[in-house]
Amino acid sequence: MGFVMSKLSKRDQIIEAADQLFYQQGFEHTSFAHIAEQVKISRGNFYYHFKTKDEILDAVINLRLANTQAMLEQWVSEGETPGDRIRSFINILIMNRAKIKRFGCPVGTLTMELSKLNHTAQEDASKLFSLFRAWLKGQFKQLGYQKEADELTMHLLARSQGVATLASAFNDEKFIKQEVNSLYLWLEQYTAGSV
Amino acid sequence: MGFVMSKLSKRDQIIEAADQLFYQQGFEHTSFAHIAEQVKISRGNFYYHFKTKDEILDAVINLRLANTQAMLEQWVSEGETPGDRIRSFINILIMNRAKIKRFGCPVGTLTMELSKLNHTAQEDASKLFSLFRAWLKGQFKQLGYQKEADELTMHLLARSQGVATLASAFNDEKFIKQEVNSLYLWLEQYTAGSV
DNA sequence: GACACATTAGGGCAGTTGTCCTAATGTTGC
DNA sequence: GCAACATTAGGACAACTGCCCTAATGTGTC
Repeated sequence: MGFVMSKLSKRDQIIEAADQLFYQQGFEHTSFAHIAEQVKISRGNFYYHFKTKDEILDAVINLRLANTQAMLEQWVSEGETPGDRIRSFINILIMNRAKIKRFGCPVGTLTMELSKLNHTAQEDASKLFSLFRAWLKGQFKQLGYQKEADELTMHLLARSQGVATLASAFNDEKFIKQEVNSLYLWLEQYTAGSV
Repeated sequence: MGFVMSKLSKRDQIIEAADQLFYQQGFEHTSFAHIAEQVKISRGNFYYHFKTKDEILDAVINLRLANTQAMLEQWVSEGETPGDRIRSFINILIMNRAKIKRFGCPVGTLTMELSKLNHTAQEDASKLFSLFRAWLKGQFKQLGYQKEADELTMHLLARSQGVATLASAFNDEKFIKQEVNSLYLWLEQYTAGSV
């Protein structure tokens, strides 16, 4: 049957390849042929795994949602304080700086592309943002900022987003580090007492 | 000859239509047929005005550069102080909030799309950002922040960029106003003495 | 009215797209 | 070895893409 394979099922391989390609080249610019080539199957065979391109997009978004969820949970288990956890978020800018410089933020760029295409999956893609938003909001609340939590969260999300876009536009990794430091300082205002 | 027309030459009409469509649907998703329909010419006729799609993109970018330059000059003539002028920049978020919510920032989204396409016009598009950057830097210097001018500028650009992306993702105009207020407060730190 | 030139419509080109069908080949349980 | 099913390759389909050519029509000058 081939359900249980040593590594990933062909279906999952396709989703992973699509995930990468959608990030690096954009959703629309990535064709069936492109993904098929990457996974080493014929274009015709594609239809067996996915009926439509939107079906792949759905799967990719769900994969990203699951991965994000797992990452957030890991940050919770690793970080002792809310401040540590928020710093984990800020840190992805540093960890992924090479890719960000080249392709921007995977969440932001997909969201914007689908928005321009007026694609039905827009709302699903924005759930990725919502996931971060709700999580960060929870952390800020734990820091004692019940009322301001969402505003602080959106501020942080917006700045991260902007850093990614500008780093890509100016091809500038150093700017990422500079703004991350600025974000650490900003965060210290709110963790000063507790951490 | 038809050079002098009551309104715009057909060529300029095409560029304007392409400008709008590139913004609203993205560069790649906009086809010759799409633009032709908008300007009411046949698809075949297109070749007379522009040989390639990249040629249109060039023209659109140059149009945007010219429009931006003109806008910056107007801000200089209107604003009495550097603080006023920087506020003019922040204000475009408010003035264009409806479009921004729908299509994001015209500069940022084009830059990111071309980046993913690895398009040769990437550098030309980023000149749009550079235009704002150099201008803002000048204003901050006039405020007396010689050394920090570029850092302040990039910070402001990044935040504006992020606001546009998040407002679009969450379909939230109110967030734009909220962050603009926050930006005004941020700016006051630096204009406190002089304005 | 004749001429030069600007502008147009129509259609064709090869290539690619997403989608779909079918026939062949694996692979498994019995 | 056989039947059931999973997975595959190959190719066809209409629609669309950017690009290009040509013949016709406008529009101005002399």
